[in-house]
Amino acid sequence: VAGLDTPGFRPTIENVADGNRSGPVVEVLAAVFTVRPLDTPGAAADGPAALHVLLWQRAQAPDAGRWALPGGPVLADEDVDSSTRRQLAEKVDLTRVAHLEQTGVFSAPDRVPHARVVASGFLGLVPQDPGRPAPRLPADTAWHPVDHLPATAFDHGGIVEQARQRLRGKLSYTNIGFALAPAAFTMAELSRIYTATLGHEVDVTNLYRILHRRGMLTPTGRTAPPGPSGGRPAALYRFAVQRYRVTDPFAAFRPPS
Amino acid sequence: VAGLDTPGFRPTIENVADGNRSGPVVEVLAAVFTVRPLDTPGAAADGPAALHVLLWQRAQAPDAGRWALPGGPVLADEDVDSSTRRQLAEKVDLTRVAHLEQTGVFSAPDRVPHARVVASGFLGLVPQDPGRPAPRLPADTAWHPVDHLPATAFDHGGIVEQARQRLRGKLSYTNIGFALAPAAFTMAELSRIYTATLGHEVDVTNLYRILHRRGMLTPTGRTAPPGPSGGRPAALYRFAVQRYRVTDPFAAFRPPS
DNA sequence: ACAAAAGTGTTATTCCTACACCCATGC
DNA sequence: GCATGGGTGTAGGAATAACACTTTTGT
Repeated sequence: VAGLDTPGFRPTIENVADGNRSGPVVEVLAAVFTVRPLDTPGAAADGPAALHVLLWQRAQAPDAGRWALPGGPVLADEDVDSSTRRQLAEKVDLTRVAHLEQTGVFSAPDRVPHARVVASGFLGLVPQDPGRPAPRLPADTAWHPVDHLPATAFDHGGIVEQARQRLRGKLSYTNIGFALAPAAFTMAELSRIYTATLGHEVDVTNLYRILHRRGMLTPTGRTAPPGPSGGRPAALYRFAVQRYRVTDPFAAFRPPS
Repeated sequence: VAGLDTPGFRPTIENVADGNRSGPVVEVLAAVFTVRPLDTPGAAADGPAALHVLLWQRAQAPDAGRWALPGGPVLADEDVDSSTRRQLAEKVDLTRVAHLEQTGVFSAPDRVPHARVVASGFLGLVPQDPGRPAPRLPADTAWHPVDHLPATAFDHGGIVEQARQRLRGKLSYTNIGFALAPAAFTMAELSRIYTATLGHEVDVTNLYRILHRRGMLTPTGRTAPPGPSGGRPAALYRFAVQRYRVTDPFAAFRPPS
């Protein structure tokens, strides 16, 4: 990927916006989440996990030193979705985005100084992949726990929060968990993923039953090896549907049977 | 309002977009809904109502004769929300929009011929107002039943559909009905509004109980006069909260009590 | 034996739909 | 008296939370 390890060379929205335009230019900004263990030294690999978001650190003014969402200007021949996928691949080497959806438009006239830029915010999800090592990231790019974000650039903190709210809501009534879980998982692992995303405990038994009744769980037949102290090996499941789907209708005012 | 009854003089997105730009320009497009009786001659005033959307008929190419959503380019000093409110007021004389929210970005490179225009779609809601006469609309502008739309311009049909889906979903778990109902209403009238929006019967008793339990109904103390055949006069209610609020948490994976 | 996980069972709760029913109030 | 609507009651169903318990299968 071009320019990956040269953080100084990064096309930014300021390079494209020129002051003579009558209206705004358009950029995309993606809050890409994944669930992973905390990096803190004391944390065990199977300890509590946390929801993380991918940010890169700005080297230049404005907002130098602050952390920003990946993204940038939309080119003339692409729509915002493909622009987001392209820029995630080019700028932070992220090609395995399992789910991507718009969250909202951020358009305050002064949201970026010295330029008129309208941002289309996105929610992106990247699955855990415990087998292979984490994909290499550019030097200025890192995953940050959403509950302890560093100082963010411009209005990017609000974009992260909007995407997180969207994710939390949809975890309950859609199959969107497939985009956070690895290809094969034990129910305990899946519970940790749901717990980290929602911010509260999720009962393993009830999680199993809800997803099972909705037809979202397929046994792989394989098992995960038990820990050093023995115990029954955990069964490995996968999501039966790997594409976003609403699994649960809303309760109130449903159509007559 | 300037230019209201001169449909030929309407600033369109094509006037603003010039071919020399590096990226897209931005417009807003609002699908504004209201519930009203059908215009068909046989329909009674208290007969079945239908969900309508506000459209104006294009006079010039491209897509001359087709019906389009109100909206237009975003100016340099406004965000997309205020731009939408401004353009609804200026172009179709709509100042009493009770609810307005973004639905999504439409950005296919060829969605508008001979110009690169990214549209931010909006859902708008206008309450019934049976007391006073319907506000005057420009000559080329009219309400159309959503179930029988005329030929729509560009991708505006998709924007209407996306907004309708958003409205249907939120009617169940938010208080968004306040933005469709008149200031004071009988439960039978409110049921007709919900029925028209959802597309299926809504039981008056259950509607009352759900909204009452959620604390969304306040009796006004006044009553509506009964029909010519007598009967108890219907009590008039109003929505206790006139601002958008989520009234119902999602069912699955709720936080522990 | 012991530990860990799978899977089932059970109870209580909540919220919904559907519909019966009685009461209130005006014509 | 009669029509219309308000409001309550109730039965049934669906889904969930919380947690006990049995079974399975490794060390």
